[in-house]
Amino acid sequence: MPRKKNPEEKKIQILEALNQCLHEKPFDKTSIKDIARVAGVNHGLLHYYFKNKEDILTQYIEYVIDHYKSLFNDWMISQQTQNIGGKKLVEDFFGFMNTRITLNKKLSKVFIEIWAIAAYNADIRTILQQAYQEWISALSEMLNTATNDPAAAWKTSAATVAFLEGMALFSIILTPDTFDFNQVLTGFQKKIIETL
Amino acid sequence: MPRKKNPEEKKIQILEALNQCLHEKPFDKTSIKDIARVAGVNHGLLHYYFKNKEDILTQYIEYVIDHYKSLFNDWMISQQTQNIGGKKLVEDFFGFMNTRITLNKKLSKVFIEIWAIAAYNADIRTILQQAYQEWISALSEMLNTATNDPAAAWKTSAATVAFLEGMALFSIILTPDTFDFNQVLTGFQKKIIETL
Amino acid sequence: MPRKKNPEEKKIQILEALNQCLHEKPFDKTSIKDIARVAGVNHGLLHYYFKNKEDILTQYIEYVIDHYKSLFNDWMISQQTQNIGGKKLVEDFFGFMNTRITLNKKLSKVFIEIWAIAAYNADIRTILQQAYQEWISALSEMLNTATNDPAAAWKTSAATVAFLEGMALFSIILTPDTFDFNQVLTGFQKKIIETL
Amino acid sequence: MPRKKNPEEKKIQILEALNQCLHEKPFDKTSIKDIARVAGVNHGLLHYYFKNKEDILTQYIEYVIDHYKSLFNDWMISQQTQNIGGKKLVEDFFGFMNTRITLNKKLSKVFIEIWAIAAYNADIRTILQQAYQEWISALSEMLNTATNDPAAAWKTSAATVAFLEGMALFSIILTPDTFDFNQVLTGFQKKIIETL
DNA sequence: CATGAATGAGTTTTCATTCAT
DNA sequence: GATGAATGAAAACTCATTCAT
Repeated sequence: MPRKKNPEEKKIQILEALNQCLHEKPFDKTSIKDIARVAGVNHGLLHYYFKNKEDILTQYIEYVIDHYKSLFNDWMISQQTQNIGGKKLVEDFFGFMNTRITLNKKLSKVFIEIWAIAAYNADIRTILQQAYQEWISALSEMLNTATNDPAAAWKTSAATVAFLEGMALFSIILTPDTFDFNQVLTGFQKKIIETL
Repeated sequence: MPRKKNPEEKKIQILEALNQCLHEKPFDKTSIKDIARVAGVNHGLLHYYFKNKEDILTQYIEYVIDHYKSLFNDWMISQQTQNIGGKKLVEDFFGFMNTRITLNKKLSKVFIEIWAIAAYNADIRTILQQAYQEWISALSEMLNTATNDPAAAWKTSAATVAFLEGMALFSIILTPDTFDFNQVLTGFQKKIIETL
Repeated sequence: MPRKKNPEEKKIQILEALNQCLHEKPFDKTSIKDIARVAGVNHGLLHYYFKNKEDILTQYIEYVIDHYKSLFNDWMISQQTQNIGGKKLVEDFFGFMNTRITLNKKLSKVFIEIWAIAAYNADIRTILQQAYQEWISALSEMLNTATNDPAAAWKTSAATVAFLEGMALFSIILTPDTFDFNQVLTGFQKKIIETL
Repeated sequence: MPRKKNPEEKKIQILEALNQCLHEKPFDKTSIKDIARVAGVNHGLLHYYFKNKEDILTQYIEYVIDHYKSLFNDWMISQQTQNIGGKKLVEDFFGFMNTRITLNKKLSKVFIEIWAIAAYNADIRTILQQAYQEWISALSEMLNTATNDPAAAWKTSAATVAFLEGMALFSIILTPDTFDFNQVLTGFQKKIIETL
């Protein structure tokens, strides 16, 4: 039996606290003490586990991206065991994305914040770049099972991911009464599938 | 010749200085003194022309949006005099958007920052909402000259604007060597025009 | 016919504006622009008519004290023409003081502020000192018409003025529901007159 | 021996520093850094122990009033053990007040400042109100041991406290060479005792 | 005289970071 | 590991004062 918590667990506790905080305030307006309060730990400890405030942010972003990569991978594995391919696979993928990622408002809000940070911070940008490339590639492969045109599949995939991110943005910025996000999302995705 | 500058000119000088600053640092890391230094005026003057720092931001965002609305309107007027309609109009519009807006990197970077601010600030969000609604409506009307199906046109328009914003994001976050923005943009737009 | 207002009038207009301001905020929280706004003049003008902010204060205090000295002198003259003396004179004097000075809440509030300024400012203190000495002497002379004991009259006068100032303080600090200022004032004054 | 000072001690250290400062400058001209310098602590620490500058002031005023209430209570207890009553008790009380309170110039100066703050600040005023009511009531009870006329005792008490505050004011504003405070004080108090 | 833009010193406040216990 | 007092840099904001027009 472990006598003390795994130090990684405490770090995760802190990163989850930052996640909570980012639902309320942007990172720059979130103080170390805010995060510590939500995490239920002493603020001095954050400097024990992390080099400085920016280090918390970097590790948080890696943590968030890893989390959603896992989600994605788990879904992929479940699909592969079912041996689905072609248009049906893409369709299922869109369904998964819509509910778990694109229209997950808490996640989208945090991601808009991450975009803005990445726009000014090359390290964060690098992390994001890799994630988007992996995501586009994964979708591209799926599309390719239906088209057998890798170059076209990649372009469609890139455009689709751009569209999804635009919709994630709109789900936060625009109001549902003037914009039925779900209808626009699924309508467009249907067209994409048709053109395969 | 006017002996004293129009006070509006000085405000614009300050807002342009903020614009410069936002190419380097996010708004939260931009101090009043930073803006004053770039504007070449005393920092106290910023408090003479603006109520507080947030007021500078709000007026800046209104200024930026107005600026691009004007660009857009000027383009619209130039098109109307040419009496163009249908697919050709939409095609020209995409050309205009791509070069002047979506792939205008300085603009896109600033807009990502504005998105993040809007995500946490309802007043800013309201300003953005109206701008996006106008933009979507304008495109929708253009599409409708080709389709005569207002509901479908609106959905396509909304999806297209989402796609453009996603591409603007990618132009900042991703690197051109892994992602040929222009090709993805034009490729997708071609498909949209085909489906009209 | 004078072509322009007497400059003294404009100064008085400014001093009256400060008086208004002091009903709302202490002098230190009253800005030059506040005073200018209430006076209905440009704030730059205050530096034309007065050396600096403290000069406005000094001249204001002199103005207030002169104003109440005039009030007092006018009353004195009206009494002398009636050839009243002794206890009746003192009684009338108290009546005058109570209504015009001690229970004049706006005046008392301003005076508490002046006391605090004088406590830290020797110049202002000198002005106040002279005013209190004149006041005590004047009352002392009145009392002496009844007692013919100058030393005793002076002491009673000094104590009475102290009492009146204490009552002015209480009229501002305490609430009428727990303290009937008028009753305490007149009750005590009656005793003083009895002991003459 | 405690390894770390009681945090209350540090607060008192800061409040005492403010007390020192108020002997030199009014509260509004006393900066947080001034107080910190006198207290011998870092200025940031003042914001650790107090919410803001006004909070320091409020706690300071409560501290001063509590301090003098304690002085008063200690004196009361020492009197009760001696079982003194009637005129002798009142006489002793005046002696105590004169030396410890009314003619304590440092205290009086600070109190004039507090009056001025209270004149514009309802919270501070409430604190002062209670203190004066307690003071008047305590004196009233003492007077009543000699008179057995509660209503008259209360009025005399209120007037006497007003007189004492007026004398405290004069001890700061007027100069001893023109005004023998002690003589006026004791002379008047003697008359009060005679009328009991 | 009158205006109001411009200056810059000074103030409160926040907060990441350090470190003794 | 954990705590919370202490530090000091930097920020927004205020405002008396100056001065060109």
